Amino acid sequence: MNIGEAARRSGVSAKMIRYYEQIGLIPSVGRTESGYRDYGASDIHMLRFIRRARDLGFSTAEINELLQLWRDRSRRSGDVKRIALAHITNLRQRIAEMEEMAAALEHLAECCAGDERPDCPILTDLESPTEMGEEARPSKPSPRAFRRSLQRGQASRNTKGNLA
Amino acid sequence: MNIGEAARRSGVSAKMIRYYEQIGLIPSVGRTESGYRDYGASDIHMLRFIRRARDLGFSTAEINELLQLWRDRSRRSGDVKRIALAHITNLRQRIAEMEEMAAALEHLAECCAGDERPDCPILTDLESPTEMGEEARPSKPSPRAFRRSLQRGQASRNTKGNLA
DNA sequence: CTTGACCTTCCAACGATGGGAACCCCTACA
DNA sequence: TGTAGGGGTTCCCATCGTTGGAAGGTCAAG
Repeated sequence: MNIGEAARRSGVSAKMIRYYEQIGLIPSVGRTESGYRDYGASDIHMLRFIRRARDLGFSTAEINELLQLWRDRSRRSGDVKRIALAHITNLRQRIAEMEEMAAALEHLAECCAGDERPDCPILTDLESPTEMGEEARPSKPSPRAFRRSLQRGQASRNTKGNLA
Repeated sequence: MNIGEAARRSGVSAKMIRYYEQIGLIPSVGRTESGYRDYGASDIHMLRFIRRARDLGFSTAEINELLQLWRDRSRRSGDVKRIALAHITNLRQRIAEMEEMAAALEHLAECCAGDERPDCPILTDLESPTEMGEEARPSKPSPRAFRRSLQRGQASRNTKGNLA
């Protein structure tokens, strides 16, 4: 089946299927005489696996590891669990950061009249933050730096963005 | 004071200060005879405002609006509050998505022995997800599409990435 | 006068995804 | 058999916020 059909059946867009092939997340698939990619049932199965992992928030690097474990019938479930737990930790940390932001903003918004008058505790806080609890300690390495560190998998500096 | 000092005092890196100037978030600042950017106390104040807004998770487009309101002494606090509330809604939605992911993964991880044996409910779920609750309904426009829609401010298609 | 720390501009990268151009291919229909 | 259309193909560009680095100019202290 061609890439459009594969996309429809797997829930992964044709663009993304080509991208996954390019970065080596999925192996190169066979071609028809005219150069069309040709997918089989097992390819769809793999694409659905990827789709589900993406929906659970795994990065492509993590999905790569999960795929290898999936294919390895002598895998240790501990290895899979370790990846999952690390990802959960990431999620929980990001949730906590965003929760802090939301809580701080909700507090400020409650204090803001939200009418015609210019006085606004939100702007006052932005101007010079009142540290009334947990949010935005400068001692922490800063949420933004952390977010970057989350994205920055150990992906090496190769020009084409390949995995490993 | 030069850009390095401004960066130290505001908590915004020199790189980012130049970037903010480039996209028009902050106005072009004066230069010394030798071409060095020269910052004053009010510039630092503005940079700290930006820094705080970033720490609260506002996008640059939103910060742009907030800065304009900050400068406008006849602003309506309702306009500020509206921006804040919209951002809170974004945060809460993203938190909810990530919470779903984390909850689903925690459930799977609990069911996984995590030992030497290859059997793993996490991989089994990725292979063919068991819909046992809320997570990953295909009826929802998909969390990834939503995340993209969050980033995609109404920023127009100009080559240099300027703000309006 | 040299050295090192600073500044300048410009280019590229990250991650995951979409848009679009230019071009080739396949099928159905007149 | 010609053609229209809806696929496929590759390649480049954009997003968003931030950092890294190269090549070169400047400044202050030794």
